[in-house]
Amino acid sequence: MRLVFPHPWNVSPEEAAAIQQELAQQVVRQNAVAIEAVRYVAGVDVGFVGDMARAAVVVCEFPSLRPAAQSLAQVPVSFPYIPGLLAFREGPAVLAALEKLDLWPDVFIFDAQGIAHPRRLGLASHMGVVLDWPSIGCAKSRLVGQFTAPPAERGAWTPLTDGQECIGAVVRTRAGAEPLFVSIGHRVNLETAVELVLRCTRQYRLPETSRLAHMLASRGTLPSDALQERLF
DNA sequence: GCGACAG
DNA sequence: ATCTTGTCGC
Repeated sequence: MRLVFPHPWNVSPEEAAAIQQELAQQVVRQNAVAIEAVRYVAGVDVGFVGDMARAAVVVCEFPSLRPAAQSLAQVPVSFPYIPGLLAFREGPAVLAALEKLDLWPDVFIFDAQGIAHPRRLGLASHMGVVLDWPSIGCAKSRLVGQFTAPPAERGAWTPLTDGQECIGAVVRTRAGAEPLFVSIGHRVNLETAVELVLRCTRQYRLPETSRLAHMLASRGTLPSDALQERLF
């Protein structure tokens, strides 16, 4: 794993925001992901155990969505939770988990925002830029932006805007359930991001990749029945 | 000053 | 994020 844009993580909130402003200029919103060519998609999530941040990555084959690899890493928490600065709290753990990953995916889906962020550099975009790898932001709630609720049917979506700029999509991944906030992470355009998130989602609100990564991050292990689909 | 605020 | 089972509602 090579960091294209390495930078210090042990910084003050002010320095963190300054770093985001610089890295935000490196985000590529143009698409570099042909869905037909995607073979592996990875879900990334972070959980907390006492004062340790535990990052989990689960790579699934696409479009079957069968788990193909996983990795876990635990690092001491060294930054508080501050809206807009999540990457400085979870980023180090994520990078540690990616360091151990032995099956690199074509694209990462994060449980966080991409460019739908005050400085257009949410955790998904931040990781995408430092790794210079395709990434998508897929959060369960809004950080910034305005929107009108999308129709109740699965697949429906409305734009998430900030002033005149479209910063993401509010996507209904499951009929009747609360929508997800999808945004460009890095090297994936919004249309492709929305399509990929929908194609990674089955009967639940969250993409299978995110669900598995969440289970792994919070419980430390994947339920055997989740892996039953003959995988690792 | 007041309210909002990914995980 | 985390503390936590059953329960109210569509």
